[in-house]
Amino acid sequence: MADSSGPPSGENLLFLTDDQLRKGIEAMFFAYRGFTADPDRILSEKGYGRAHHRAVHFINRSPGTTVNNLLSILGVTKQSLNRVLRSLIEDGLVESRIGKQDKRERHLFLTEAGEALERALSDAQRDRMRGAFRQAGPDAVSGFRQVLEAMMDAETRRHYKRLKEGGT
Amino acid sequence: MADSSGPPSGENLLFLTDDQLRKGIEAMFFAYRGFTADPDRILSEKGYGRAHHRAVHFINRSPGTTVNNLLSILGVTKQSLNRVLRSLIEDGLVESRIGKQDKRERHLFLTEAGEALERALSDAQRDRMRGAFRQAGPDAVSGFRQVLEAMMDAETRRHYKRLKEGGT
DNA sequence: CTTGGAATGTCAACAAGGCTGACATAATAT
DNA sequence: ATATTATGTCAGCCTTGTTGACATTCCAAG
Repeated sequence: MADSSGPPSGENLLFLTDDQLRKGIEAMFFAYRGFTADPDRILSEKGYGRAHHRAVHFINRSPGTTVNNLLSILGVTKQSLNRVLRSLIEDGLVESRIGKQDKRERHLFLTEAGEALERALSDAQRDRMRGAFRQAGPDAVSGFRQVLEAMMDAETRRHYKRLKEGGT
Repeated sequence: MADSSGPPSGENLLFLTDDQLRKGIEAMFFAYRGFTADPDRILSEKGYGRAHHRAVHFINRSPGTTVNNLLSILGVTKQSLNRVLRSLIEDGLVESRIGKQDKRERHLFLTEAGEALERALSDAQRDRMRGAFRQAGPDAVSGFRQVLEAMMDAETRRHYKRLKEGGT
């Protein structure tokens, strides 16, 4: 159970004690609350929720993405996603275009209003992230990303890395 | 909007570009899913949810804590928490003892069954965290924690630090 | 001793956002 | 021709959050 079973075998493995792990767990819990707090405020003003934020974020990230693709990134059922997409389309934030090659597919795009909402949400979230990054410094940020990446499911990590290539 | 407005003023501030921030945002989203995946599986087998996990975690962390204290840590309404606590008490996982000094207060403790569930949940979650920590290494873990701490709300960070002191 | 307020519990109602299952439609693939 | 895929939709259920109202118990101040 604990890591107190064996000797540290040469390396310093104190960062793997149950206590260190518990701190990491609590840090994740508390930090995620901060991470979502600012967008949540904006969203609730407009009658949306976190699910709308996610949809808008990934449509903005990959304009023209299909519903199926979005489903596999978000990891929810099509019924859940559809409820969210329907309201976004009705409110004129998202446009759904029938595919040219495969007419079964719908390609999703943000309208100008959708882009405005996305910008408001990501500005708020980036401000928080920027403050944390600046405070912690570049080396800490690198470690932060390394740990988070290692915490993902293998399949999720594929999505993350595919998206990551877009930048840099 | 972007950090491309001014020169990096001597330091290397490339880690604060919008693109780096976006990657951090997506890493948080994807990693949090992995972070909760293992406990979620155990919980759903037993008919519980994430809210039960949180309650059990923090009662284990601070045995004898009051309902009010738990409320301020979890950041939910008493009605939400009460629903969760009631089911845990009914199922014999949590014991609620009337306070000795102040008999209005209820002090919460895990029963043996409650401790067993807590152990199952935290073992699963620690395994994931340990794997990520080991893969990333001690310096990365330090950075991970620095960034997460800086991302919390000020009030939340107080709770986090108070809890943190318990260990070390 | 009375009264105000704090801590807690509980009831009702509601909403978001997950889920499953079933079914419909259109278009592509075999 | 038939099977499969992509999508949408309806109905219903669950968890977990919310608000508002009200009861109880008890400490503490007047």
